[in-house]
Amino acid sequence: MTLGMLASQQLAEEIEPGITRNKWTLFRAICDARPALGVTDRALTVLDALLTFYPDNELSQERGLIVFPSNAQLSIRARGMTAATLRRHLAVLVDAGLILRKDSANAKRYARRDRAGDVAEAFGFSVAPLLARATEIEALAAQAVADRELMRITRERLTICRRDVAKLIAAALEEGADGDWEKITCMFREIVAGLRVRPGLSTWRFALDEMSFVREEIVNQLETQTKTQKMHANESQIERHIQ
DNA sequence: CCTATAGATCGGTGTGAGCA
DNA sequence: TGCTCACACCGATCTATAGG
Repeated sequence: MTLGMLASQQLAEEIEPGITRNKWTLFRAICDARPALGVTDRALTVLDALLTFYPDNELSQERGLIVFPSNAQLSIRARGMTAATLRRHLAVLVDAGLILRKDSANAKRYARRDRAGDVAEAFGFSVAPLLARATEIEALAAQAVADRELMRITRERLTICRRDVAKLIAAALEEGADGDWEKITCMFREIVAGLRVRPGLSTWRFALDEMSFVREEIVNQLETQTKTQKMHANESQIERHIQ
């Protein structure tokens, strides 16, 4: 038991009364928010398997939130994952505060039923943290989706800008335009090199800013040169007029 | 003793980064 | 593009614990 686990246990005890969620909709939100929640895709396979043992599609405190599959059954529904790996990922899910262990005296998972055949007490895993954190998980998922979209747009803009810069440099060199093109090419390469190791949104944004700056620099330089050439042309016309 | 589980360890494997 | 290396992850195995 860690302090984090204690915190999620306390959180699970504070579920808003009447709150329910469709387990598969919530699961999809967890998949979207996966990086923020600190769980791996294999851990989500285990969570998926765990949720199949919850009898209803709607998670609610009234129906109980404990699932009690044996590791063998869990392994079957987790696409044949071996017991050791299963245990590891269950521990990951507990650490991430998505499920809670509700251990029996002998650490076995089972449900004790009353005379009517209803589950009186169950030992296994509680999915209560999912319900307690539903709003937080949905917000994280929405943020993750928005971030991915922003990243896609930023990458797209950077690709266009990068292509522009490459073409402008090539054109400037071909025309023999004045300017330190070696330095600009170096800057261009440095920006591209910065994107080699798994760039995040901030890296893409920074690269886009830098690349836009380089493009502006090139355009300014080429424009200044064009103006100067025009001026020279005008001057020679004036000269001819004088003659 | 059997069953069920958790946890630790160790060797094998897959994957991504870095480089030529 | 292909290679090497480091790292993370996986599966097998063993030990310990506890109830029936």
